Amino acid sequence: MSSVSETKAERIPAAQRREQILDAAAAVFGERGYAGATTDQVAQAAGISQPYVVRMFGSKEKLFCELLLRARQRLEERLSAALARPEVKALDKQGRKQFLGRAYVDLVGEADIVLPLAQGFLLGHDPVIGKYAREGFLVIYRLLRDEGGFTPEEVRDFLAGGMLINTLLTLQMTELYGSDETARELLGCAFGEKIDIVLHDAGTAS
Amino acid sequence: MSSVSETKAERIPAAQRREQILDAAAAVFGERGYAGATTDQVAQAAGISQPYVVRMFGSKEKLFCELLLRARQRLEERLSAALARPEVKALDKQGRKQFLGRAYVDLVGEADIVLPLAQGFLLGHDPVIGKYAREGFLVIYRLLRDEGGFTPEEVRDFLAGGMLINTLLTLQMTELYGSDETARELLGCAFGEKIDIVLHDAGTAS
DNA sequence: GTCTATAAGTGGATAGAC
DNA sequence: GTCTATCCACTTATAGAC
Repeated sequence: MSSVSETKAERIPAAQRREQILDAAAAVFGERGYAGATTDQVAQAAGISQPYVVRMFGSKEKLFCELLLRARQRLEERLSAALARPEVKALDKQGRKQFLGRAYVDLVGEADIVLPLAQGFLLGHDPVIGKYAREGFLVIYRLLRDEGGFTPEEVRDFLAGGMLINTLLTLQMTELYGSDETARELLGCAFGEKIDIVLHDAGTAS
Repeated sequence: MSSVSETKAERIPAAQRREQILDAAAAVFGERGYAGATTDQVAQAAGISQPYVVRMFGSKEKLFCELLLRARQRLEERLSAALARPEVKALDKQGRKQFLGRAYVDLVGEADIVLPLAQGFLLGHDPVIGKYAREGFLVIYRLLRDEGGFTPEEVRDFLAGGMLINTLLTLQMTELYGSDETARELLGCAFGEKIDIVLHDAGTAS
């Protein structure tokens, strides 16, 4: 394990550092949103200096776009891979839908893909990021419809469930799981048996 | 009608001014989010000076909380009133659900209630606003469950649909209705016959 | 590849006049 | 009830050293 107290970051290849920053950025932007997060917070989370973050990506906006792109790609891969699996292909529609739903919840637990996406969806007003986010959303819609063989209404319902999950996460409703009965009921029926995944903030290991 | 070019706002009662500011804030925060919006933008939208906005509400944060509270109350009233109507009570569950869905879309068209709420749901990390937003969400959940007589799963599905609508709005997906076939399909099946409501930004009349 | 120093700009909030 | 002036903190981005 790396020491926590080092004041200068070790010298590592740019490509690797890039990934580290993207991971850190996913966590920070995912929690605080684009406007609410600072490049300095990202830098601290990544263990480097703020100017280096900016230098690596050119600007805060470009960093966020990279993040959105990466998150979208991972989501695409995941859904695509799930739909391509033989056991899944063998299921009926209803079964495939449920399987996809669980795959989405899995994604939530593994890395900070979902949160940055959710934050991006709020930025429709931004000329650059908004365009990006809309396109990404539509890519996922088409993937589900075409590769999944679902009707528009079915895709809509699936997306709707995803948006509820996103909302509960960004709201940090999980904080109330232990103390509020209503929250527990809602979370339970939104996340199903996979509820445990979201119940503890998993510290991101490097 | 009031002249647009006046450089000083006319002297009006504080209570009335308050409402104006809240209306303006709903539009600005709804579009740009809490962190992304400035008190100066709110002030300009309301036709007054930036310090006056701050003075009236104490701080940006308090203004936003007021906004959230007001939005929540209006949503509550609306849903509650809809559920209390005799024609609605006479409907079966499925019918009530559909009616509520349309009532929600109506709300989108009438005033800026939905957008600020949606933006608030992204602020779970904020100690003050997050608490507020979570509570509001749960209030609506309970209202639907108890006054509507729905099961948790039914309420979940209703809320999910609402979150999809929120997302499409904050994404400004409606911008693509005219130019992108996929977007048209998605919007069509998310908003149903009420799609017209969201297709033109209605300028807020005073 | 990474940092320190810092410029330049923005935004929330306060003070006090009218 | 409303404004002008202004302070101060914060944030992004640049320059240049190591």
